[in-house]
Amino acid sequence: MDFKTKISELLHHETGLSKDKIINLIEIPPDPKLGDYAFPCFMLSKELKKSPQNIALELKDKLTKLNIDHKYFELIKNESAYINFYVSKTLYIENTLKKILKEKNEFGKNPDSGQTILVESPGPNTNKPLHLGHLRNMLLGQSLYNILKSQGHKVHIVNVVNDRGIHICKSMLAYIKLGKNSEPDIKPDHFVGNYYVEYQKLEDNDSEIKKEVEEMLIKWEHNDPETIALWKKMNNWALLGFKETYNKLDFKIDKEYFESDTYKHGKEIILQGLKDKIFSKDENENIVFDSQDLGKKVILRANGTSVYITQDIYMAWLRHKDFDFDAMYYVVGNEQDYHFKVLFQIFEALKWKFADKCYHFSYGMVELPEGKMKSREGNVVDTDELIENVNEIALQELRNRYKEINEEELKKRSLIISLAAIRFFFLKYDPKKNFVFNPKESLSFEGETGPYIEYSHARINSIFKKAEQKPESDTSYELLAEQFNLVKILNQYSEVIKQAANELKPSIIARYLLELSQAFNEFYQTIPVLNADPEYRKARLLLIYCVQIILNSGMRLLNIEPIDEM
RNA sequence: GGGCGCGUGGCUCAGCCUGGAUAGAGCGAUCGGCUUCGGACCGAUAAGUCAGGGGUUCAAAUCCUCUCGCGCCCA
Repeated sequence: MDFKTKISELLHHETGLSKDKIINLIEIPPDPKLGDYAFPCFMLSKELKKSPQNIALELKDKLTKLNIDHKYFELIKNESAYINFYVSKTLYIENTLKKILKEKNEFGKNPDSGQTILVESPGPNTNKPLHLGHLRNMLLGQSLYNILKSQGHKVHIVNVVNDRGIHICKSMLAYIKLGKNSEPDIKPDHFVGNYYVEYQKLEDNDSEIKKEVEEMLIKWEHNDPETIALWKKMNNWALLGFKETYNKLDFKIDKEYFESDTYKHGKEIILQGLKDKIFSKDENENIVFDSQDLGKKVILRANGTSVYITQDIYMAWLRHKDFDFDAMYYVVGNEQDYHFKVLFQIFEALKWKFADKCYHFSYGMVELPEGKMKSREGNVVDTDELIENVNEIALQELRNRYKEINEEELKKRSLIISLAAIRFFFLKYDPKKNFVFNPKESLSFEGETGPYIEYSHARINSIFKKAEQKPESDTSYELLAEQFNLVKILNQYSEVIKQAANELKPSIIARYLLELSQAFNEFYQTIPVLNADPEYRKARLLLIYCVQIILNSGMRLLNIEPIDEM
């Protein structure tokens, strides 16, 4: 039985409060001197018409007179309005470490829930390569995937490829004018993206070109063979390039939906909705959805052409048909908050049974120190470039440090370290908040970074390489009393995962990994493991082994590959 | 014009949903730590009107409200 439950039993008996309520109220004191758990008595004050301080004192006296089993608590005190519980350290340490050693990577995770969950990410446009916004999207999507999976759900990543429309035609037109049928001599999505930037320059010199783009879009919509052939060619280049980036990031998509396949659908749904009076027509004959709190929104133009939301409606329906999901999270930037509010209200108006199972996982924009990224103006930080730059810095760092290690091994390590740095940097922030990506500061390998976590992991690994001794659960747990705080942090891991899953915040795991690493490094600095007396050595090896298990497990939830040697 | 979000040491952030015991980190600054397991590390010091006003409460960074500043969306 765990300690909180034990406390709830004791207090339930004395106060009559329900055990669940007590467990909810129990807090962890800000200072370990105040015990390991504390129960605040403020809320009993009104009912008992006594000061919370007196209630705490009286309750504490009652509890200590009970002559309770000292197996669980070595001390119960009271400090102002709190009852403070001091757990039996040895028992706590033994319980925690044995559980981690037994469950290993499964510690804190849940068995099969029977739920199917979709995560939509990253939704690229085929006219330009993936930038930092997409990178944040993918890293969040991927981590969400891992976290939801750890809770026992069956998770699929689905993608929507925006492969048609006026912006796609722009890079096509520039290619016709400037590309002269050339084949990509660089990464193909960058090749396509360059023509998108070139188009903008053309337009700046001659605004007449807009008409040409519009004509091209009409040709595309009428299946003009030449236009379609070019479109296919360039889209394939873009998709090929994306695939390469996905692979670098180990980003696995289960199913892709193409806008070019879905954009004509959805009309039937809208027209049926019009008949059912769910939708109406505005003064210009557009079909609109009229929401009380969000205003009118056009969902099908008078000329019968669809707008963005038209196909979103269809695609949700299609995905539900494909996966029969229990939840779907759209990983999409917060600039589309309004769009999704309307979309979900439409699902409800249509009385679709999955209407309340769709969520917008809204994340903040990535900004540069000089302001917002604008792909039209070409001032974007590109995902591939970023990975390459960070990798180069990491490699240089490794070369300086380890002159005797061969280049091939260094390259292997630098890739892991640089990806850890990037992933951790993007995931340590609250997803919903905007953040500024400052290339200089963001590439740091010291302090609250991925490499810091990796370093802690590698240190433990290094000890075991020299130890020639395996961790065993048969050890003297009382010898770890000084490391009680570190064990407490280990024990928190299962609650941390749960919280991260409930709040959909990978950042909670990132913060936790920092806390654990800090506690471990502090221990490492002052307490010898290999050179300690045999009994201590044995106990401490078990302790750091458990730290490694948790570091490993947490890193994997963020898709960071644990490294054995830095 | 309407809606949504954000504002916490010099900088970057955590804490806010679910109010509670001295507001926590990292970077930067200053000082210190390798005869012991990896210094991408550890310790210490300085630095905060929690944007501002009002309210609710025994108690507010946290809840409500207004104002200001920044960002995004809709028209």
